[in-house]
Amino acid sequence: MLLASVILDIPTQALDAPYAYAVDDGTTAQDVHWAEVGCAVLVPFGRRRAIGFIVALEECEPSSLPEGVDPTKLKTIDRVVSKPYFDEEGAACARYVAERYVAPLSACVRLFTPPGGVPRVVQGRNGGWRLEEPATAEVDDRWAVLGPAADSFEPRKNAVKQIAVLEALRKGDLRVSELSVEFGSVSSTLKALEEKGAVRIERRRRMRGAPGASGLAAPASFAVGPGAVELTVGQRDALAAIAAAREAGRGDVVLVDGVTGSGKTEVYLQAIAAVLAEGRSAMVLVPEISLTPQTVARFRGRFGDAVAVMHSRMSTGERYDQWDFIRSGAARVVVGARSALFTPLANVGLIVIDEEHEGSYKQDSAPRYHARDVAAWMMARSGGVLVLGSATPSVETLHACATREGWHRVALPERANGRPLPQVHVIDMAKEFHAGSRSMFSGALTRALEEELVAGHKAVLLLNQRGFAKFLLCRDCGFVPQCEHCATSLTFHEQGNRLVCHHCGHDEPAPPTCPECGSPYLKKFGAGTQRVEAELRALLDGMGSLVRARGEAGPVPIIRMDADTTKRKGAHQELLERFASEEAAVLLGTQMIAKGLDFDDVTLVGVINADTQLHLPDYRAAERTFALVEQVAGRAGRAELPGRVMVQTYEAQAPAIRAAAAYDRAAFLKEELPQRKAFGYPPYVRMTNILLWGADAQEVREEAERVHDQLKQLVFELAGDRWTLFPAAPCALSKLRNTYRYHILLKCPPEDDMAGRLAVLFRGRKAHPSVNVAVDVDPTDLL
DNA sequence: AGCACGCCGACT
DNA sequence: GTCGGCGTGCTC
Repeated sequence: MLLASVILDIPTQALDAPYAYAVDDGTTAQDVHWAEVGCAVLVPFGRRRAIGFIVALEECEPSSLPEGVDPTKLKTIDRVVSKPYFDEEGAACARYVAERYVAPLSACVRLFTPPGGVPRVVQGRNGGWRLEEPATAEVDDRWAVLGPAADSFEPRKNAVKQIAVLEALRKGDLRVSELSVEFGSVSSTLKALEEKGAVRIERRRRMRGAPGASGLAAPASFAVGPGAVELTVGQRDALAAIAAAREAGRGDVVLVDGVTGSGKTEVYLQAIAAVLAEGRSAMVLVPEISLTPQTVARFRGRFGDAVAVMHSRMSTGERYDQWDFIRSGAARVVVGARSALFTPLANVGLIVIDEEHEGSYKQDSAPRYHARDVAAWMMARSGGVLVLGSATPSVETLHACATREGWHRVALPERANGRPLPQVHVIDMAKEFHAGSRSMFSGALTRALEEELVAGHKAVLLLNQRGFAKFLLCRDCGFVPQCEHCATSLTFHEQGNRLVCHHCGHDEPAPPTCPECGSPYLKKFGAGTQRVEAELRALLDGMGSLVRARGEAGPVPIIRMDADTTKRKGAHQELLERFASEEAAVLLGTQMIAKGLDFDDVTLVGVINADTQLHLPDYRAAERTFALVEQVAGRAGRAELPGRVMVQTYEAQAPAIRAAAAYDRAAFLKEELPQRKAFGYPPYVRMTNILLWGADAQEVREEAERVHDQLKQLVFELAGDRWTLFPAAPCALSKLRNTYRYHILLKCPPEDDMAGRLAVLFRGRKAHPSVNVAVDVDPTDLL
């Protein structure tokens, strides 16, 4: 008999194990597919029905069922309700993610399900139930096509619409909707033509947001033509390393460690072309924010309609169509965010992770996986290649390249255009302050702005917002308005004079006087982009030489890019296009402008405040600062004009900043690594953070202490004093959206398997009714 | 998650 | 004497 291992689509710890079901031979008329691994199935469960996913199929004798399966209780799958969402490899991947990250198996299986969801069982009041299909599905267009009698049919002379429609269709098939736009209401016309056999109406699948509209067809061959692009030595080395890794077929990792502008994308494109030529397919992961139309265009330009795109800003319908397109086998390259890893792309021989150091590759809800690790596992399984690209690789990846077998690093030290990297000037803001300057723009930055703008060049100014948002502070009593739902101070917004919580969105009018002591001296601290924009405006308008140079053209435009101005769909793109079209202009923005913008005429990049918030429990603060400065520096002087970079900081002596200014990663690591080692941080230890949260502060604390005690016991038994367990403590963000948060940190040597051991405790443990527990393996932040 | 089984207080 | 509270246990 055929036995199916089914993971129920019920997200409960108690049910998070496979259940065995018999599979009937022969499918019923209602089944949409035969039973296969990856299919959603309707199964009897207790006295109700449930949806589950087949993760394994096995032929076995009824007399020798696998252990744990009681033959008297074995039931049969009712119906197969979907096509397969994943294959055996996908099922294995789900198991890997569940184990590696101590995550629920059902949540891991669900990573593979299509956008828009899966069928659900809806319980009726009278004990009945029905199956509900997801709302997102394929959509059809109605097309008008010339029929068999098109040539013989003679419309009457006065049937102008019929004549016009037939005329239009002779040039090619058209959607009924297109005809309606052109000729107004055409339904009766088409009906008449259809009756005469002159026109046929067909339904054809529509691809929402389809690339087909771009007019880019897939090239006949993916091979790179001779002399297409002159490669640098570094690019050739990188391609050679990738080719060697591909031939080795062991799932090797190649880190393409290339300065900004060194042509990493061209390396990816050629590496992909080689994999496609072998008949395999490729995935490209990109951080969500850099998944811009330009990025996609680059890949579509090379691989045409064989490219599928997946990211969160697409509508569910668009993503569903892309997913289905991938499943169909027609897509050969998938470009997308983290979650694209789990799309049904067959025979993947290469995964590229661009901007490998980006934090967004770690998922911040269950399963809390890191795309880099999952991709490495996938390539190790299939004998493909994982390519990691970055100008500022993460410390972990650099460490892995230095210590792990099969991890290779290739340096691309030069820009593809041979231009030198811009010089970086560090400006000590503390000195400026002591010299009497109260402006947020130093003298040096002001002079540089004036020179470049007068010359008709562009500038990019970055406001490092991490912990630098504007807030209110009472000068009399020191009161800072806090969010009533979160343990954070509220951010002051000039627009509408309001206080806003950036965690939960809570919004209230800013009080005119201190709500605590009534003092009128409520001061605004910090600088939001709005305030910087206002100061910058005043600064530029006060520059005599600039005003004279501009003459008729008027003031230099300032384009502000932050969460506020990019909220609208497509706003991001519009702002960048405006910046590009201006002669001289300043682009002012937050982190989002630090990467991916390539403008030839940007000659000055300024960082208003490079400092990171050091009191946050963030062992990566220095690494982030280093990366930020290096990334932003790469934005200047990309073409003919030389660029310069001005970094303003109150920590001018900080090693991360000094090293970044000198483009000296070795110096940074020489400082950073011993610190990590001494204080016990990755890559020298592995960490797991256990998070607990709930509505009642005391309950959360008590449960956290209980879990801590259990862990203490377990850790002692498993590892003696090899592992370090920290006491349960309130999170840095101790209250968020009205929930109270505690955490317990656990560290172990990098070679130990912590996840496997912890699973024993957390899977066996019965859930607390009102306190949630999450295990975060290899956390990227400890807030 | 849902739903039954099971053992103690206020009602037709 | 029953109806019903939600504590514990099970679902292939």
